[in-house]
Order: sequence, then C-alpha cells, then structure tokens
Amino acid sequence: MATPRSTPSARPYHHGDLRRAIMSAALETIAADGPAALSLRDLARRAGVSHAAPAHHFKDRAGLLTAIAAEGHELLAGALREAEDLREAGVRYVRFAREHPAHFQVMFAPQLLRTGDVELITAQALSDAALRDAVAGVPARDRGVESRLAGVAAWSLAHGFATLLLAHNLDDALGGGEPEEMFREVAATLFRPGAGPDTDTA
Amino acid sequence: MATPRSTPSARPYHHGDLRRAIMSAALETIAADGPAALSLRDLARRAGVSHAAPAHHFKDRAGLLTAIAAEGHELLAGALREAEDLREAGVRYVRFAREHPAHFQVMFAPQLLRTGDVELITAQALSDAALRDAVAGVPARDRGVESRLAGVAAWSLAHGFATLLLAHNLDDALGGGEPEEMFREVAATLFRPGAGPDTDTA
DNA sequence: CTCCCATCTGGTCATTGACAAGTTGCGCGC
DNA sequence: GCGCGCAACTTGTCAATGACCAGATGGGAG
Repeated sequence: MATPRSTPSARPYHHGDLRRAIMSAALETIAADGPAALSLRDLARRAGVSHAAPAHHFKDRAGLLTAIAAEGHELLAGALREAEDLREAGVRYVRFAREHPAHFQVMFAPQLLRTGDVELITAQALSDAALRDAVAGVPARDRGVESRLAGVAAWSLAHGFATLLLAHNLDDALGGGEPEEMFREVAATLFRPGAGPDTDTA
Repeated sequence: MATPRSTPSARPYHHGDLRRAIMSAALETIAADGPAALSLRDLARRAGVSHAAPAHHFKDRAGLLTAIAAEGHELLAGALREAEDLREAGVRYVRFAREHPAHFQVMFAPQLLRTGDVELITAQALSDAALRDAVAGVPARDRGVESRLAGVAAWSLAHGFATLLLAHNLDDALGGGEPEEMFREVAATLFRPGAGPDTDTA
C-alpha cells in the first residue's frame, strides 16, 4: 500500500509489492468469473506493469494458481484450528469457502496446479492435519465408526455443501438464509445420534 | 493427405456424425486434463475436420461445454431413476461421477456454461427432479428433519464425496478399495439411526 | 561509492477463439 | 429425376494470449 498507485503517472520502476497486487487482482477475477477467465496480461495491466512482469514472480499461469492454492490451504488450516468441535469445524469450512471463494476453487482444481510444488505440498499438509485433528476431536467412543470413515463423512459433507453453494446449486434451498446456519442444521440432522433420516434398508 | 482416417470409407465432405465425434474427443480431453485443457482447434484436428467446423455445431467453446453439461444431467437423471432408495441413489451419484468424470466436472462449473441455454435448463430440471424423488422416497416419518434439509444433506454428502474423489483427495483414505463401497459405508454411518458420530455438543 | 542481481521492460512467436465469406453436396419439392 | 435450398464444412483473417528472451533499471549490500 506504500506505492503511489493512486497516481497513475508517477509509477516507480519497482512496484513495491507486485506479487501481492497480482494475487489480489487474480483472486478478484477468479471469484467473479472463475479460473478460466484469468489472463496474466490483464492482471499485469491492472497492476500497471508490463505484460511479462508477473512471470518473474510466478513463472507461469500454473505457478500463480499454485501460489493461490497454497495460500488457501494456510488460511483454511488457520480457520479450522480455531474450531472447538467437529461441527464448528464444518461451519468454518463452509465459511472459508464463502469468504475465499477464489482460493477454495483453485485449491481443489489439481489440473490447474503444479501438484509437485513444495510450498503447495507443505500448505496442504497443514490443512490436512487441521482436518484430521478436527475429526480426532470427536470422542472416540464410536465403536463401529472408524475414524477414517468419520473423517471422510465429515469432509464430504462440508465440502459438498460448500461446493454446491459456490456453484449456486443451493440458492433455492437457502431461500435467503445464511448458508452457515443451514449447514449447522444439516450437520445437526446427520451427526446427532438417532436423528438421521433412516434409509429403511437395515 | 486425404486419408480416410480409420473410419469406414474415405472421409466424405460431410463427416457423418461430427457433433458426436467432437463431443467424444472433448470428453476424453476433459477427463484427462480438465476443461481448461480443451482446444476447439485440437478437437477439430482429431476429428479430421477444419478448425472452424466445431463452431457450426456448438457455436463456441461455451456452447460445447453447455451441450456436455446437458447430456450429463440427462445421464445422471437416468442413473438416479434406477435407484431404489436414497442410499443407493447416493451410490449411483458417486458411480456417475466416476464413469463420467468429464460430464460431472462440467455440469457443476457454471462459469464455463451458457446458463440460460434452454436445453441445459431442461436437462437440469430432469436431474433435479430425480434427486428430489430420491429424497422423497425416504419414509417421511422424519419428524424434525425437513425434507429440504434431508435433501441438502444427502446431496452435499454424495456431491462432496464425488468431488473429492475426482480431485484425488480420497486416494489415501481409499487405499485401493472401491469408492462406491466406501461411500456406502460412509452413508451407513451417517444415515442410520443412532449411529452417527456424536459431536457431543448437545 | 560501486557493483550485483532481483525486478521489471519491450519484443517476438506459436497457438487459440471468434468471426466472415465462400464451397460442397444431401435431400426435398416438384 | 432434377434443380435448388440449406445445412455442413472450408479457407482466411484478426486480436488476444502464454511463454520465452535479451536487455534496462535501480535498491541495497559490501
């Protein structure tokens, strides 16, 4: 923010924080129109630098998206760490998807990323661990319920809800209500003993 | 070279079923490398036609993806209709995602589609109805459980599982087992009265 | 003060999506 | 059985883009 970007004429040779500027612009575009709408040259224009400048910070398109994904995993890990129980972790998962839709989309689009990137893998390990801890926080008196299954169940539910939410597939069901509140209700119907809708198939 | 390709007889001016050929090639590419890797010109080359031929059938890139999404909704609706109960519908949802990964990805990527397209909307209505019917099939003796919530819960769980599966986020948890079987177990732990892992928060 | 090198510039090339205008030949009406 | 309309396909073109390269710039370490 220390750069005189508000005065377009007096642009110094060195941007100051181009990496952050490019990332922020990218997040805006992705949140609005998806990763496919990203143009490195457009980001450069918006940051007021030459068309090749972004490459120095991110190498290429995949590099930029990988950096975003890594940042997303760190943010998600931080959010999950603050949750007190599994249900709250789920709520925070959904909230994360709402507040950081661009990060969220990119994090789970491995086709767009450099999956071997060290920073990405490190960050993924963070959010993975946070997820695992959240599941492990549930009293392990779940006789038949393997922790592995419980983890997949909880993750699937939160991830599916968040994904459908961002794709506007829950707009009807929401009817204007707060998504997090609805997720809380949904989780309550499933994760409460003796209250799940029975499939009747024994 | 006016090679007859491998298809029967020399390649006539009229391809015969170019629309289907383009779609099939597109599905291959998307399944392998995602929608972002799609190139209309490459599809044309693979089909042995000129670079502008696809436009006549699909107008543009969004048109092709919209056609794929519509077909996907029809296929999904068909698959769900054959399910006998909600859990089986979930299994079929997951299986659909596995057998038609390209369709699945595109169906839930509204940013790539012409969301106003009539064929798409019609097909969406089909799969929506199939989903609703599957949920409605559950004995409505779910006092506290609104049908709306139960629907969102079931859809979220299946969709999240399928999405994470395709993004290779469940590879570890699966350990080589069949995804559908694991989903069946996951659903069993949640959708069986008194067996869900308790969050302990009242 | 000087020089190193991260940062940024300008240029280039192949590829792509979209559009425009022309060509081919199937099949329908007569 | 025959011409002709129209859908299917063609070639040509243009602006935009990602990636790469050599060079200019200037902040800061020594």
